[in-house]
Amino acid sequence: MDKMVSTDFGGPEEHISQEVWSQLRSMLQTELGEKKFQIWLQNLYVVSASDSEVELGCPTAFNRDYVNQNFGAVILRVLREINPGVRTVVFTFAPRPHLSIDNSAHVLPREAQAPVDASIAERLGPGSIPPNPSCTFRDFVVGKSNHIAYTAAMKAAEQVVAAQKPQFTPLFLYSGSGLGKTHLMNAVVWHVLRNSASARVLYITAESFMRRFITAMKERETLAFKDEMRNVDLLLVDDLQFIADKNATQEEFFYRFNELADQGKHVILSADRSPAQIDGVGDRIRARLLHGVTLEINATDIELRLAILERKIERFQAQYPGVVIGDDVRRFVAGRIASNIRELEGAIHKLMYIADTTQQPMTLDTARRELADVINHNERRLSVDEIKRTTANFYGIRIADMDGPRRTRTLVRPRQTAMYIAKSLTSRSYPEIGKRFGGRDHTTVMHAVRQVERHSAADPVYHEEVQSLIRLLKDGAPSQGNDPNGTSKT
DNA sequence: CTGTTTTATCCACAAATCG
DNA sequence: CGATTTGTGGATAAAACAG
Repeated sequence: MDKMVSTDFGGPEEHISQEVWSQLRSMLQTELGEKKFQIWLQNLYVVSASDSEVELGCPTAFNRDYVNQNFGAVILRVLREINPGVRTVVFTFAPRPHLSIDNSAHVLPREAQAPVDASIAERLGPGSIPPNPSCTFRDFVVGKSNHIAYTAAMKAAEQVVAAQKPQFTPLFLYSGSGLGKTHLMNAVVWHVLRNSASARVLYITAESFMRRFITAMKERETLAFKDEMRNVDLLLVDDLQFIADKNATQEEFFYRFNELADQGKHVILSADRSPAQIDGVGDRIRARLLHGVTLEINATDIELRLAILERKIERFQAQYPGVVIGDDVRRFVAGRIASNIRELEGAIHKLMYIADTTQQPMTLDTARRELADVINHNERRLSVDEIKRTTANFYGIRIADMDGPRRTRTLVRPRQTAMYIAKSLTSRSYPEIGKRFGGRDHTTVMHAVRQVERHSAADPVYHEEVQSLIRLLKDGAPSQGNDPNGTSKT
């Protein structure tokens, strides 16, 4: 277990650092995924390593900062798994000799961001998500799709700071994934923590709420758990849709929620759907949610995306001048990556990084090549309803017959096919699918799945039918959001 | 059309998995 | 631990089929 590092000689230390590094690399690779690893961590190397401190070299200044900010914590954690003695990990910018990056003007060390100073951390409730320092109101790019939500969040934050009661509780924000609700939640947390000396904040995901609740129950510590909830001035819960269908957790959550709301505390919730659309939520609870304000963050339009890119690039250039991302490239990125801001940022980061390492202006060709995988990977979230509709259409039957009781071949075949597709393309369970097909039994769905498997194994024609149906669904009649063309052209 | 076979469906219940 | 999901075997009645 312990590789003792005698610092008497350079020899053994050198050896050990290499060993540690290769171990670290493979662990990081699995932890972060191949892609991220290749982009950001591929070219790191060990500068020095002692028992308590590891120094990693990065090929560019930007690379150093990015890795420090985004992966620092993970890397430290992994290092500790290897050698628990490690206290700190340092990233340095040590250009390879042959790569002359000569903007020697100033490679500013840009204040290695303070890891949340103590007084602030104290007022974060236990189990809170540490707020991401780069998600503040100032960093939020406001456009017409999100300015209402932005204003509301801002207002709520200010009210908490001023210790005013909310006009409406809860504030419910919803939008598809990656459109900025988490950013807004973060911004509220920051704003409150920084501008108020006393306000206590609890910021958690619905998932972790549930997890904690369950373990508390298991260990009979529900009292402590409840106390944690009681003493906050502002409660933020992210991804509320996770506790749909989880009855016990739901009850507990809304009990806490009501308690806070009755005391005039602020509660901000987020989900990927509106309360009305989240199924598996009790009516009583839904009514309570709708009692507050419900705001949607709409899909981004291209101007907003351009503005976001603009800002990212500007900030980047302030620090690493010489990186050029042309207008054509910006429009390309903004046009192609429409669904998700996180992806948009990831893409531009990648391009900037490449531009920085090569010290060449980014060309449209390079951009297209480098982003190919991101662009093709247009995951579409399918609903059972959509599957039913499309399948019914495909076979020329009525959608009502999907739910109806009739069992004629011409109806049963499409119905079973739809069930099968629903099972394989969504994460719904058998009972859930059955419910959505006119309240059928879950074993009926299982039977349907087996039938389809059997049939498509025996009959290539049918097999092809199913496959093309799946393709049709995946590419999708765009009911919401994806215009892969983005800019012009028809 | 009638008698038979096939099978889509539901039910009761058990085992496995999840949060 | 309790809830939910995945399975099993069996019963029934609606379709499909054979004559």
